[in-house]
Amino acid sequence: MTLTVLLADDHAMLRSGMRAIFETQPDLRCVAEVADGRAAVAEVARLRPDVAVLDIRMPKLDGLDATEMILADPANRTKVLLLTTYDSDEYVYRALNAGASGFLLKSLPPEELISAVRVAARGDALIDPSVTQRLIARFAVSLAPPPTPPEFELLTAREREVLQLVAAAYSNAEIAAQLHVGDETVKTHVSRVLAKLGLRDRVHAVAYAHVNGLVPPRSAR
Amino acid sequence: MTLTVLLADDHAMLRSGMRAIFETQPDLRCVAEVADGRAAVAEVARLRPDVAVLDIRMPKLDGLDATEMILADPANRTKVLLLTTYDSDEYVYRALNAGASGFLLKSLPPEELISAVRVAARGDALIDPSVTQRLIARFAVSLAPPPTPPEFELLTAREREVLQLVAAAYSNAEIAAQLHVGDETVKTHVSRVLAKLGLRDRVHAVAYAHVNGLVPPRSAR
DNA sequence: AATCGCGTCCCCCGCGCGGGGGACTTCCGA
DNA sequence: TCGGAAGTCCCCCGCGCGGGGGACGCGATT
Repeated sequence: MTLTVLLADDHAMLRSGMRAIFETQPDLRCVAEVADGRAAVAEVARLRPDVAVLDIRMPKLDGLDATEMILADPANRTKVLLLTTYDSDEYVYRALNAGASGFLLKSLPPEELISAVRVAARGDALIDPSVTQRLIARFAVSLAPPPTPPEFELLTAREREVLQLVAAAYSNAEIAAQLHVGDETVKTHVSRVLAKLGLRDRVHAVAYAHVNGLVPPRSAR
Repeated sequence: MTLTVLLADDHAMLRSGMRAIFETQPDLRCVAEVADGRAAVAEVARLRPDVAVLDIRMPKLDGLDATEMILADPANRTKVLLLTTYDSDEYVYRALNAGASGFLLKSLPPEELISAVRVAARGDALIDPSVTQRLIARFAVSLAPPPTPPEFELLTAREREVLQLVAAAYSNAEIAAQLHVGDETVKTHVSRVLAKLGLRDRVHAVAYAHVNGLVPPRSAR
């Protein structure tokens, strides 16, 4: 089965270069070439190619906006590969959030572009290695346990427990009920927590707990 | 300059297969073959190859634990490529958190393994396309701006501004000073914010703001 | 011209909160 | 055996906070 491809780049030279690359493959067919993002969105909607290769920098509508528009269409089944000269992190995040199937640098060897199209067509995704490196770093920190500040170690088990509940915005009375102790006891714990952590009041405690990752960030709930 | 590679896999057959692949490249030299994770860690520390190719399933110490041990050593400069037969998500996350430079499936074409080694050696990273797809999905949600709750739309510009400051644990007086308005004004804004968002007090407002991502999560600061 | 939303400022009242004390048990280590 | 740390409970006091009102000016919409 042959794969249909749409090319979008504002440089005619680059388009014909890519077209030439695809023409070496009997199963790849370049069905359209456009020079700006708006045309890309329109042609993708009309021709429904298997894969659209979009430059990020394009007139009228850039590749990222075009990607978002294309993938926002529920009837769409075209996969999007994004090409760029510079690999700004911002681009990458937007591209991935939009749901692009690939993020590649123009320095990519021709044969890899071909394989990238095949990868995208079968529903997989790939990212340029130089970008992947930083992506992993970012991904890792987003998953890494945040460094626990030293003063947190001063807290006793009970105090940490209370801090958790304070961070969840419970009042002293509510915490007392949950822990089956008197509310005066809770007050004592809270006071000690504030003193040990150098916080002014429970409002600061809530912010502290969230900033320091003591509260599971919604994605984990 | 020639790149040195260490191979770790408990199947001798697969090792010799990979070794044969590397031997087709004049600039790649396979300096060690080991059959378990413990040996891999030891040999990496001794030989300091440029790249270590580790199977995930290995006796004694699996590839993930081995990766963590190798990369935890500050004197280490060896890059780690992980190979696996099955691409369980859990594996991927652990691998990336440990700092692996690659996560590949054994179904990889030989020439891509070679290029993967070169990519890893120069400090970049790559992930198997079939895995990348799911990684993007996961990564996207972790980066996606949390869906702004509908009631948040009810807030006026000024009220959102005040909410930001409340979330940063400022008192009404401090907010008043920062906004150059009277503190009674701030009280009014805060009251309206609480009413519109259905929150009991500023403590809940702080939690609300953090949970809903209205406060940039430390990594962005 | 009338109205509405917004931002600003003011009053009073009740209450939860946090600081300052003190006191009692249990348990563990010096 | 005697601390000391941890956890529990109690009192008083001051204050920031939030709800209930009301008021005024401004701009945009009707």
